[in-house]
Amino acid sequence: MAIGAQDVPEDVKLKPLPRVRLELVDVFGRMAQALSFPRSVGEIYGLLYLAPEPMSAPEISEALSISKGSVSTGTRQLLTLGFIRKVWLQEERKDYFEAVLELGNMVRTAYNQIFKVRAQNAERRLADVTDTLADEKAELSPGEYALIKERLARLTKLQKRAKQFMPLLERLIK
Amino acid sequence: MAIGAQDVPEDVKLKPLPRVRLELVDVFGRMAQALSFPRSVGEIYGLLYLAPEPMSAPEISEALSISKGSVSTGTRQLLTLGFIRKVWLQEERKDYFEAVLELGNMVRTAYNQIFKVRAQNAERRLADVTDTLADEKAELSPGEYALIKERLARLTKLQKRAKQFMPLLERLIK
DNA sequence: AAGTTTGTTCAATTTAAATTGAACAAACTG
DNA sequence: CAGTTTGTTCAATTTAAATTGAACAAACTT
Repeated sequence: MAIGAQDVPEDVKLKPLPRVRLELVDVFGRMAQALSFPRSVGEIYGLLYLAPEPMSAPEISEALSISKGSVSTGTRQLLTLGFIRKVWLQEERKDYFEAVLELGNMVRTAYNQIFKVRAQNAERRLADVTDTLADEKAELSPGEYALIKERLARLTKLQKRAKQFMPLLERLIK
Repeated sequence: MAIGAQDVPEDVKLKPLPRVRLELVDVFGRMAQALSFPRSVGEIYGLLYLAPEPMSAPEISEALSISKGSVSTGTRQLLTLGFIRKVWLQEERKDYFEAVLELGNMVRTAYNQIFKVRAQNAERRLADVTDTLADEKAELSPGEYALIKERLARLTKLQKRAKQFMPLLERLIK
């Protein structure tokens, strides 16, 4: 068993992080929050971004003082987004992680996984609302029907413009 | 005092909303959440977007079953973002609100207020981290110093590219 | 004047999301 | 084999954010 806190194996190095690294952890943590990701996910990425070597899950847990569980779910999210990758270190049983430095890839993947999906959802939902209007036509006064129809048409138009726009954006961020 | 629930004045009409309107309220509520705004803010906008006439705060409160306080803070946010405007109805003491339908404006304002500010913050913070690295140079091994410097330079470069990009984006969404 | 109604603010509460920590399976070690 | 260590999952807890509701001021009515 361990000397210090809980049950950290001895081979997890305790060398404290230089201040630069702590600061970048914080920067990415806040940035993640601003983009409505869990703070810990950003912190993990920030930690790995300035790591001289790939880090294992227990090391990450130690360095950021977050639980095994959070590291597990956090690294999973980052892996599926393409922000980090697994590295197979010779002879090692543990998983090691390193940051993907080509941020262009990251942005593209994140764009596809998040923005694009949301745009599609919005499109579908708007179509549903338009259907509902059709169903409900009889129950609405002609004036109200006309007004709602016009405004939904506006939204649909906007949504179509946004859609046309997307391929352009996609090319730009490539 | 009122008959029904709490203390809703009698002149707040109770005519229930058509289903289309309820659905759009929901659509905008969810959209707001996805953009990490309070759901209620989206709902208010969704309500006003299909309103045949401007609505007062008490009416909004009634229609969406949210408190006066939430309506007050929600409308304030929407006003400052330019998503809704106040309408002065003749002889009326109450404030009335209507949705700004020109969504182009909305997007532009939101972009300026949110995205741009965040980009500036990120820029400043990254500069701070770079300063810290300079301060800490003596305490780091030459190898680690070089590595961190190179990676921060990468981030700075990316950030500059993003910045160059912004005016283009700005013109596109106008 | 006293009584309404509107709208803001803020402390208290509720709600939703992130985080922990315990239970477990898998892969190894002595 | 029994004992570690790693990593996942999920129920319980913590934390952060949104929402409520009460207190208040301002503008009106009777």
